[in-house]
Amino acid sequence: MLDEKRNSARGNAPVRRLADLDGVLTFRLARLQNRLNAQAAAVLGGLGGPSLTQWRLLTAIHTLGETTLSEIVRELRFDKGQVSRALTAMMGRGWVLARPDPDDQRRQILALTSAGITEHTRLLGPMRARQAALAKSLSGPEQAGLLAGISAIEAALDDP
Amino acid sequence: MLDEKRNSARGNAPVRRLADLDGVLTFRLARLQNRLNAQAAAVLGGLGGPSLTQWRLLTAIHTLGETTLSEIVRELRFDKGQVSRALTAMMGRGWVLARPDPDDQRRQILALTSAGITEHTRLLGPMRARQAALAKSLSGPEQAGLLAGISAIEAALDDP
DNA sequence: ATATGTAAGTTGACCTGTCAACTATATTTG
DNA sequence: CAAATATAGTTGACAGGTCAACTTACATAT
Repeated sequence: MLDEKRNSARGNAPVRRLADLDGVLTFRLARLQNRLNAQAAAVLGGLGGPSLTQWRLLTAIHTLGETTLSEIVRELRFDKGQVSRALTAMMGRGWVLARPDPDDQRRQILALTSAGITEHTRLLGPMRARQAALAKSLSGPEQAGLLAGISAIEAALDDP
Repeated sequence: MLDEKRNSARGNAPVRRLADLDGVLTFRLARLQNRLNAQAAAVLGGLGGPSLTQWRLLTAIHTLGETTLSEIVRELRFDKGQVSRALTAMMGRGWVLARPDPDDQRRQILALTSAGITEHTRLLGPMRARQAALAKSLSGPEQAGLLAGISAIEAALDDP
């Protein structure tokens, strides 16, 4: 199709396809990530829900129970400015409540409100369905291998 | 450390750690991706080089030989506005040359200039070294499993 | 031949993420 | 305890990514 035209136009130079790039792990990851994010954002958008970042924060707070901004930053490796602003927005929506930590006045302890929990629950089904659809395309060993590989790389990043 | 304080402050509620989130594939991928991008950008920055996006475009054009904007968009899943602007910048730096496609006047055929190739070559060593350091932390089967997993997910994204 | 539809690329408006500076509070050390 | 150092969180400035509209050119079907 396109390639024929291109090749003929330039005298049949050998076309090195992106298969070469495919060997390069970080490229593959970047492309995959772009696609997954776009898909997730589309699902959330279709539900009239929050941004992907807000969804992740909703999930993080839900998972961690009570937490603080900097714990989220450490665990998720998000930028603290970004998290600060996103949390402000989420408090504006009534999803998150911050109360001062009596033991450390720099801290605010974050928790989901019941509205936040409701919203999280509402979105969880479709998001899980999406995840399950992806997971289904992998065999058990493939899934395990993928997660193991991710863990190994992250461990390598922790060293130096 | 932190957790003790937090727990005692709120009455030893069980702390569900992010280990729970770790099961969620897309979270793991997102976090990994964040860290890898930050590392790559740091390496490029240290070399006085281009942005990560420009580096990827440099590599893509180098790999594809001659190509077009929309082919890059299709293969890499970048936004075409983003690519258009990045290419303008790279032409300004003299790394990329665009010439009209005689067969299709909408198209511009992109190629690296010799300065572009030089720049790509200069950065390739350190970037490969980084990649090799990461790859070294994985066994052969782990690497293969990781790439297979990525491919399987991308295949699943192609279906629906 | 012309109308209709689709692809390539550019641009502007907007949104999100990133970096650095800053305030306020804790912690550590001499 | 005072001084120095480190951490929590906010903010402003900016770079970068995203979305949609638009122009031009090609393709297809009457």
